Amino acid sequence: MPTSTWFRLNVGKRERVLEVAMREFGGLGYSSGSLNTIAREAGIAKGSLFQYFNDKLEFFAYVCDEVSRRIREEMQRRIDALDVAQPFEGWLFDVFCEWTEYMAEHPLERAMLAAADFELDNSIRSVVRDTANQHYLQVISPSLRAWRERGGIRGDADPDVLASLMMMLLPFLALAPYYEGLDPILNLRGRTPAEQRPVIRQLIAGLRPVYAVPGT
Amino acid sequence: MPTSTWFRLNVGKRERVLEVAMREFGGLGYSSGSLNTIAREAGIAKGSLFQYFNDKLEFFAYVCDEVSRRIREEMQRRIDALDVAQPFEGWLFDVFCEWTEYMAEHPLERAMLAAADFELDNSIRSVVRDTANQHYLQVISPSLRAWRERGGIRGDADPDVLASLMMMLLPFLALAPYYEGLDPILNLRGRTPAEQRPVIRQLIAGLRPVYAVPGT
Amino acid sequence: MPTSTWFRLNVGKRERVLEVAMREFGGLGYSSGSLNTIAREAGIAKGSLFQYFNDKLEFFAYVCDEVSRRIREEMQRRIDALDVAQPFEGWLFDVFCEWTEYMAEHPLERAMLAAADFELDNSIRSVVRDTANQHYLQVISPSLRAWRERGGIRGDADPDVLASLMMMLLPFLALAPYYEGLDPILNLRGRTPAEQRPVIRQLIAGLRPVYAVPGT
Amino acid sequence: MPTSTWFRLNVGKRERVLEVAMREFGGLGYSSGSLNTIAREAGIAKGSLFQYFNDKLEFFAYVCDEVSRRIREEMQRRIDALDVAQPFEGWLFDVFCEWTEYMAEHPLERAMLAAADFELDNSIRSVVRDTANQHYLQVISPSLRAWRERGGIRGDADPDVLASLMMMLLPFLALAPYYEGLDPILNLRGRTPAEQRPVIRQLIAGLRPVYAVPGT
DNA sequence: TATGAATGAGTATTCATTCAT
DNA sequence: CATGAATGAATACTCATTCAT
Repeated sequence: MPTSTWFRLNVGKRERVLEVAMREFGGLGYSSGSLNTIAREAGIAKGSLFQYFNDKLEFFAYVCDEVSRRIREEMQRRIDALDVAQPFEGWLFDVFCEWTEYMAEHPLERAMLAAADFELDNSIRSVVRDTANQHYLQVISPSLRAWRERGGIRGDADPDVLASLMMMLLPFLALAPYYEGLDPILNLRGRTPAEQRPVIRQLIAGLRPVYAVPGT
Repeated sequence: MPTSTWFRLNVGKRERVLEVAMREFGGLGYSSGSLNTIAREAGIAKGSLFQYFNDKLEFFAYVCDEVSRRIREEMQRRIDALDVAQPFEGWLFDVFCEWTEYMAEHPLERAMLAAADFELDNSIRSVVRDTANQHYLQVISPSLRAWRERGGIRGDADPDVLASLMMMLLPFLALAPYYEGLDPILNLRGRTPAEQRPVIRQLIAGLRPVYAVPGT
Repeated sequence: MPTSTWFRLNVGKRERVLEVAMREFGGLGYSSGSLNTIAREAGIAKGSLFQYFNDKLEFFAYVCDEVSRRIREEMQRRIDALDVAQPFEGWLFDVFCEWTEYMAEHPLERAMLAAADFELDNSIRSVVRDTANQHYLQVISPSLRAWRERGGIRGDADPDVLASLMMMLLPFLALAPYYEGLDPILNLRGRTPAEQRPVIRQLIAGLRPVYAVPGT
Repeated sequence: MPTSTWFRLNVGKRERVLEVAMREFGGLGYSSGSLNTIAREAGIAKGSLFQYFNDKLEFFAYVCDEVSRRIREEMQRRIDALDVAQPFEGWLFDVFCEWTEYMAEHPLERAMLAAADFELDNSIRSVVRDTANQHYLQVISPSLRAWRERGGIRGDADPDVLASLMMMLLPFLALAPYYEGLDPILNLRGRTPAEQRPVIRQLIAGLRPVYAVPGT
């Protein structure tokens, strides 16, 4: 959706603009994020932004897409590296740990995830969330299916409910340590990745019956 | 936190201001919601708002609190009227149905719930979410404890995980039918309360093992 | 100029309003000083101020007058207590020291002096300065005349120039220690009364020929 | 301190904005001077002012600096043109006359001088007065030193006291004819430059012993 | 293709004053 | 006589977007 001009830009400038935009939009969200600020901090002219993108929303959507893609690729890589010989529960724990570690190490990506998740306006949200969700599902769904076929998950588990559960838990785990009021019970707020691990264990253990093969 | 002036106002005006504010803040959120607009639509002078509240945040926080209180009271009332002689699963279904019906019938309250849930700014979020969470927990926690003691929930279920699950499911069910991108799997978006019921059933069924007493 | 209502007020309230007003107007000047703030901090209704004074300017003028009167009375008292058997130069030093000490001990009066001195608007200034000047002159002029007749001042000194000099030096000495940029040469800014004394000596010594009787 | 945009502006517009600002700030001072008014009267958009200056204080400070510089340059030129073969007293008279004439002919500069001199707020005053004082001193100090070395001033005169006297007399002479309550004794208020001259003579004569070489 | 000046409606908030109670 | 609610114009400042260069 960016103009052709954007893609003809040299990589350094493109990366700089993108990083500044992630910081600005990630910190303030779509409507409060300022194009003036982004242009200033990226060291480009205000007008140039409009040579690269037709308007603010297109710019925001592009940044969101880019971030979703990065998160997805990196997580795909990490998940592919995990041990699938272990039981499902251990694998799930590893996935959640990789996820929370990634989020801890990538504050800009995490902030953009929040900016998209916390967007109130439906017309903006719809532009932004759908592609993000596709990215997530393309990682989650095949994995769950594989585990199912391998017999790591109880046969009568509803795959849609499992996937929905994942779609709720992932942003929760990603953001609860950094945003107020998301988790008044387990107290993830302010915890380091290491300190989050016992909570992740507790969650997985509590949900075990949902997926666990009976009798194992 | 509002000024004494606010509470001395005649009820009609207070209600009018509150309703307009719910619509404005609920539709646009804290930062994009305009005090000018609220004053105009409520038919009062811009300056008057500042006789009632010291600043925008205090105003927003008040509206949130008020809405939380209303939701909580009404839900408490509805839940108290439910049949507790039935199994937990039936009761839970009833609760979720009451909840989604309430949300369908109260678009302003629902919108404010979203405005608070989708607030990105931590300093505003913290002002607003903590009290809301307290309200929710004061309804959820005692109910779960009672069911537990009554033996309606499996004895080894982790109460914190159950409560956290509820805290995730409630806003999900409330908002997913009205906000884009919240639910890419079960497709609640756009459904009427009646159409939401099968999805609720599916969710509860899928999660059954988490709470169900084995062998029942 | 205040209404009769003001004078019928009990002394405590009157004093409280006056003190708060001195602090507010003294700190912010006429135009930036806020009647809302004064009313709030004095614990009276906003409307009441307008029962006591017809408008803001009348209020400000009253406070200025009151302060001028207090300063004048106290300074008259202090000057009357000084030793007039000593040479004029010693007496003058004593007067300036009394003055700077009084100003150090009475920050509210000093601030109001500044508020009146620094007022830019002629229409307000004229209301406020003339009476203040009368107060000053009624202390300065008779003293100078007496010293002249007693032969403590050289006979050919121009009394108007002497008085004008006093009228410049008094606010300068009063305010230079507390306001930026008034004294870039002698560096009174920030000095305690004790630290101001050598500067006062220097000033008087430097100006000695203006008044000193030749040959003494 | 203005932005680069300001300096890239065409001279005509810059001069227009500056003149309007001098009139507004000079008439009403920093805090009461309105940026809205300046923009409207200069025929530019409100937002444009903020392209030129980051905020109101920076704008005000710039105008003050500019005015100080102009006054200083013009006065330096005039003083350099004076006859230094005459006695000091005659030279001093000429300086004061040039000064008061300049002020009579340049109401905008005079008004800004007053706006800076009458500013109550220390944080603004300090920004504005220090540079102004430097300008004054750079004219006054070398002149006095030169006269001293040439023997035109009595050798035992305290140069700091002389300079301080000048720093008090200059604004006094500049503003007393135009501002109420500055001069209740010599009655400069309302006088034309020609009418001010006898008063200047009187002042200089009255202060003669301070500088005059004894026996001349 | 990049620039950056210009715009004008928008923001939250403050103010002195009025006047019905 | 005291109260305090109401007012609406005022404030500095920000914004996404346009467009001539």
